[in-house]
Amino acid sequence: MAKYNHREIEKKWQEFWSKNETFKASNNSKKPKYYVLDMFPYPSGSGLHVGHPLGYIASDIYARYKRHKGFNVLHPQGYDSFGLPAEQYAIETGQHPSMTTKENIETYRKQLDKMGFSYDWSREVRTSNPKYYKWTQWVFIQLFNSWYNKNLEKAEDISRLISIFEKEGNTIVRAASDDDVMPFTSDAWKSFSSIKRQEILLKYRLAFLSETEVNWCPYLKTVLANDEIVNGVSERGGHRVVRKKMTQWSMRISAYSQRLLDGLSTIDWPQPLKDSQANWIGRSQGVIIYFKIANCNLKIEVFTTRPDTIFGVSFITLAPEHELVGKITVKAQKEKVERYIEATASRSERDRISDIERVSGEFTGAYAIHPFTDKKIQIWIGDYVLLNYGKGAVMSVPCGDQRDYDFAKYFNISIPNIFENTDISEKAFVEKGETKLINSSFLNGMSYKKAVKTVISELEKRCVGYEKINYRMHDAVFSRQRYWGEPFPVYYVNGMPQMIDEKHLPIKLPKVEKYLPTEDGKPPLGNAEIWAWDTKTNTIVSNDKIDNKVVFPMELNTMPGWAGSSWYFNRYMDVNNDNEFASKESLDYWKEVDLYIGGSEHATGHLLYSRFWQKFLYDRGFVPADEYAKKMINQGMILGRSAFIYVISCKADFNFNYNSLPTVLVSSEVAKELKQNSLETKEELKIKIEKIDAELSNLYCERNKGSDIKVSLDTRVILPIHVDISLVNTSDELDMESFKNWSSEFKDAIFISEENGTFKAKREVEKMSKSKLNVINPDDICEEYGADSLRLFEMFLGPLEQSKPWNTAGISGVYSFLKKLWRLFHSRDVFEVSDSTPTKGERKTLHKTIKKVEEDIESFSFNTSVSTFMIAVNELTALKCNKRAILEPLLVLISPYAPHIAEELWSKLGYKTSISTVTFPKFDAKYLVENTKNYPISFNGKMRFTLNLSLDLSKHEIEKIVMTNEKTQAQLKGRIPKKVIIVPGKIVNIVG
RNA sequence: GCUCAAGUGGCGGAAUUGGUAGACGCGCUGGAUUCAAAAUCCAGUUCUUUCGAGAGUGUGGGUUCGAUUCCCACCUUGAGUACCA
Repeated sequence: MAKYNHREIEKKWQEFWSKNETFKASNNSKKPKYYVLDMFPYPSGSGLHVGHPLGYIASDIYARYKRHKGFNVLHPQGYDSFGLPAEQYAIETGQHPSMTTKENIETYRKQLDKMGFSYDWSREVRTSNPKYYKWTQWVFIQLFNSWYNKNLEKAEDISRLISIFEKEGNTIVRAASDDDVMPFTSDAWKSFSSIKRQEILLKYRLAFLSETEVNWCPYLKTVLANDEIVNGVSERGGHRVVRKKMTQWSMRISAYSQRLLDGLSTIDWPQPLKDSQANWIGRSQGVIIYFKIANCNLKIEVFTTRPDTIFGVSFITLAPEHELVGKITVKAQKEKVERYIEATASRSERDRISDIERVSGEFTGAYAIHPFTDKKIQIWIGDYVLLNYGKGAVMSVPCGDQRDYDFAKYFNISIPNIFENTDISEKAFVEKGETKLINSSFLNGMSYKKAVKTVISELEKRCVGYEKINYRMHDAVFSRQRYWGEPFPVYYVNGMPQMIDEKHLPIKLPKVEKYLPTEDGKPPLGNAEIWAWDTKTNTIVSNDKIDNKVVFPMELNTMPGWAGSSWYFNRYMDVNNDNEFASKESLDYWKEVDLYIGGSEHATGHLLYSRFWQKFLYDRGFVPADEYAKKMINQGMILGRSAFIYVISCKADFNFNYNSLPTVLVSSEVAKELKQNSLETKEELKIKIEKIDAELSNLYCERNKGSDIKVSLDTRVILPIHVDISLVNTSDELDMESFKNWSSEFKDAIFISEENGTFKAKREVEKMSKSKLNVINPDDICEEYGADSLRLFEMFLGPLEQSKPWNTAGISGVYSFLKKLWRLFHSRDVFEVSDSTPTKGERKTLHKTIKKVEEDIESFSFNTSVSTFMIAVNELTALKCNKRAILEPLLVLISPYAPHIAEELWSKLGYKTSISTVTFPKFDAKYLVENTKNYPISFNGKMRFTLNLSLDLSKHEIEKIVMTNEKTQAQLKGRIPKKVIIVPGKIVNIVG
């Protein structure tokens, strides 16, 4: 093998690594541990494109680097294999999702293997594997059997809560749970029936059943997520969607709001990601104020962050769904109010938000009493108030809040001003500065801060309000009406959920004939015939046997996609353990992820839920760390360069056979000209366009005999369509012949190209996706240039965290770098290295490179270290250096980036061991220091001159060298410098 | 609307704490080699220029001996979020 042959080399070493289990991590080692984790992929049917492995390459480089640095590295990979696309495919084809998933995983594995990742595949996880989801079900049971003790700020076993109830009832205990649990004494608890007790406990559990409002599509008989709804109808099919209450499993993530927020300051995650989690949790400090309702015993609780504006309240607005609405609405208003509520219910939450401009509401006819002035205040309902934020009720202060202001203006409600010297005739005054309050009784003359303090103490003194921290984050719905997810280990006795004992897990997914919801709207598992729990035999049995004495119905929902991904990082530590989700020893050894690399799109999904589960597992003593990932990097997206051409068509409003219209395709240049056909168009262009239009008209008329069609600006329609980028060359020219063959739709298409005969496509940078026909398959790149080139190039494209477009043309640079590297070790195609002592210059190149590469890897600037390698190889080539003492350490530096070529050359150097086990070379500054006499000094104005150095010396040493330098002396001409500014390693300024 | 990030050659992008702006690669130009091509190697490549030099990191100010970097205002683009009381 004389020439650099990436195909042979890469195949050879991938087999070697696999056979020797080179990257197998041990759970006990004297080396320090390091855990590098990738976000595991969902194995989709279309396979990987070059955008996917970007983060994997970065983490692989870091993992390999850490091995060189003497760490015991855990670098695993797996698959998040439950999910919707496989289920959708099953609905369409009847193929079982497990089959589709298995096939997709095989494709993924093949693709990943080609890129030379140093994964420990013996630790692979698949969330859809019963051996794995056994433990997902187990975690669910632990959550069910836990409650959140607010006094201790941690989760505890439910048995502890039961013993508290037995001793003292629920009046003293503080738990994170709904406030609507009625208080009871210990005696009362003891007198409750079993069902009543279960009902009460359910309100405390961290996994609990509750009535939740969902987007229900009656036609599809399923619940839709917010992003599956467009303009109030289902994205698929455009069916009506209504908001409906359903009993569903939820996770009490709200209990952890504060801890999830506080934890952010302890972890090294990207700031934008932390910001978006903090924003999602949405902590806001405010006050709850009670407003009595006139002529009855009821009161309204409102949440406000502006208690200082209490004297500006001119009405109260409730969410239409607020429970008091039905109770307080007066007869005369009843009909109107009910109509309004109905109208709101049919609109999804997203709709309400998008319709922000419209003011709507209805007066209930009832009045509240102001807690300080005792004045009567109108109570309205309005859909700008959301039920699930705060208390679902606001005290409306039109002078200080724009929405209240708009509402008041629209319904002609009074707008009293309470801010000194402000104009509120056009809009509300929303600033919280030093403006003094007026018309505010005991708050008069105070500014925002002081008024808030004063009013809170006054509210608390009168027992009409208290300080309260509100969080926007809600409990997370945990039920999905789907088939391809983890089944719940739950059966029902008298309507109350019962956990199946841990020792009978996993509860495997039952077989079903159809993956759609049942006729009567039950989830797909309702189609299963064998889906009942026999409490005698502790097995799943046929539904016929349900007798509600021994055999009971099973839960029909499945868990959501985020269940399996919320704890997988712990499973990698001890993946084959059938007795525990991971052994204590393995958890204590690996503890937490040291570096987590993945996309930021999961900021408020997976990355929040997984932190929640980890904190829960930590509370219950199952894991040793309460944050599972110390450091995280979000890799940017690699974008594709889509190509467009234009279809031109004619809207004709007379008798006309559209089907016989030829497909007329125009190049981007022509399309541009046609679009510019306006009055200002240049004469020359106008003639050209007219010519094209006439040609088109002729063409159309010919195909539609007897018709008379005239194409012009008014009738012309130009639509861009994606074309496969493989049909467009680097000069953006379309290969018209291949395009005709590519799809039967365009077989007879007519092309209108530019005058010189070329047919140019328009390029646009877009997200890489199959539907945009702009994907680049990494397999093709590996075949043509090799995995090492792909790895280097993906890193070279730009900063890891930034989005950047892919451009295959650029890969030749890194490819020729690898060839040059190869040639350093060869003389006339024969492997040859010399054992002679390196020169100072050669050492300088090496140590410069060591320093830079180490700094780059530690700061995740992988792009610049590729440049550094190129410079090093160019310099060594120029020096004709083939010395072992230089090339060996250089190979180690390069091996995390381009492992295959490094291994090959390493073995040619005569080593039997893998280069991955070699220690990273140490940097030696000595060779960077050179004689300052050789450096140019440039006089820069009257005041100063600069001296160029490239040293790694202390400031003091540099100062000494500079000041004694001959040229410095000559330049100074005896003057004494006022100031010497020294920047280590680079430039010296002497201010004269 | 709000929050955050970013604006540097034809292109992707370098530039440490404020210290030679444009590293490295692509592309382009010229040359060597070759019957020719590919491959490889060498030289050049921010703009303007009267070849002296001058201008230049989105725009306008400011701080500094010195600003791509720090401060203020504005413009543009991207991302996230949104009746949050």
